[in-house]
Amino acid sequence: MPTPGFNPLYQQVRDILKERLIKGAWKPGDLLPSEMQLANELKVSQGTVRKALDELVAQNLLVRRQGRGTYVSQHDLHRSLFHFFKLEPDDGSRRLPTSRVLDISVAKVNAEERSALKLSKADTVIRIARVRLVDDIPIMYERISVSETRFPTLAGNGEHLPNTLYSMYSTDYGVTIASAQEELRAVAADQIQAHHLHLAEGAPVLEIRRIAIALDGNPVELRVSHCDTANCRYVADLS
Amino acid sequence: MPTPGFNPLYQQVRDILKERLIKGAWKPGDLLPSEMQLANELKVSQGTVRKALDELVAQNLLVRRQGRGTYVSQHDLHRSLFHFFKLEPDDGSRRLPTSRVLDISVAKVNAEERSALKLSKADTVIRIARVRLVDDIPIMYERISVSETRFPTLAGNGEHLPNTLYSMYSTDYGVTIASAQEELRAVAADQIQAHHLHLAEGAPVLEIRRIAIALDGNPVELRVSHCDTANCRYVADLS
DNA sequence: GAGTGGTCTAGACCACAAT
DNA sequence: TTGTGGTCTAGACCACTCC
Repeated sequence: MPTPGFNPLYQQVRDILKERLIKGAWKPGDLLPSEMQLANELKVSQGTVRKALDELVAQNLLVRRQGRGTYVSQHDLHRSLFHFFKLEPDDGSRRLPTSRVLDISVAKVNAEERSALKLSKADTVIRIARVRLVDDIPIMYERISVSETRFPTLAGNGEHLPNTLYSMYSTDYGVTIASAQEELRAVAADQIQAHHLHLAEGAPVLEIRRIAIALDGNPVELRVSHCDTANCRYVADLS
Repeated sequence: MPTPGFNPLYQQVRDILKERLIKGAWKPGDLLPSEMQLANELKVSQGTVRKALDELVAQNLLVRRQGRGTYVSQHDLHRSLFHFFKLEPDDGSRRLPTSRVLDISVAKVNAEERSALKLSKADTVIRIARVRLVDDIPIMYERISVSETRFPTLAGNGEHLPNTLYSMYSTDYGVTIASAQEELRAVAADQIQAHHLHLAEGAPVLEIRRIAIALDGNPVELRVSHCDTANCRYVADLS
């Protein structure tokens, strides 16, 4: 007995719940109402709510814990490490590198930032440059750009930025990074990259150009990394 | 009213069906029995079969067509192009490159092949070297190794190999490639790579080291590619 | 019209966590 | 003991394909 609507009920339920997540009705770590409560509220059966939740769990937006309830995902360290950080030392250890911030500045968008972050000509961005190190050895030089409008006070943090920026986006600005697209190339290190990576100018480095997408589907961060892959590699699983 | 077993019923059903796929009881393109038929045969409800099929569909092993039935996936060109070929021209066009075979040989395994393909010291491998081109411009130099035992007559095909090897593995040898793991690095082109890619020796090239995994979980192909990323890029979606 | 997958429901029971 | 998610079932109806 579907009420109104054209799409399958469980998809409508999925979209309603996702909307609430985007609006911040529930925050990371929060406990959702039980399946029966949601079913009663939305006038559908528990099985339909379950199927909607299934999809959100598959998208890593929710986590189920048997006997306890369904929670909003916390994307903290584990996710930063295993989901968004694909560079892995050759010895196979999966450590998150430390980072040293080199510079934070505010500027008008350039063409690349404009198109990547879908900004307008007049917008300003915050740019962060940092080096990331494993065992005190520099392995990547990163340049990060975000909209100043979306992250207003970020530049004011001085150089006291957390190692995992995505956690901060979530806790301080309510912006959850849900996915990302990366483009990789092999390029010759320029003078700056070479300097920070302790390499010769022109040495081959792995360039990673990442656009991070928020829950609502909007791009919120452009990150261009140059990596020394002498002792580490980028891993991708195709399945 | 579960019959025997400890795992959830639908997982047992999923494993049984997967076993049959691995054994080749159904070949790519075949129509599976209907959900009701499978349910009756396995003494479970239709909903349980459905949940098992759901997982196999999610793994891209099966395809459902409403009103027609459930089919074994055909991994042909579409999959080769969109699933296993992550190199994309800068203009965004998604064309599968052509290939020119340079050499096929048979040899004792080397250390890398042994560990990647889980072979023993005495095994032999077939090695293929080829160049792949887009618009007649060479973009990657590939070296491919497979066990001669698993692909006995492959070397005899002379240089008449299809562009998409995975289709051939499936149709000629019953080996379905289900997933792959890739490791990427930026390296300096050696003399051979530079020659085939029309680059200067030492130019930065993207090295992709891929191990392809068959349906049964065994590694069956090692492929090391060196790519000129001047006009194309490796794309990865993190989600 | 017959057969297939797709959706939705309702109810039973199990496994687990908290109290 | 209570409440949660996890599994399993049975039956109804819909949407699509084919004959």
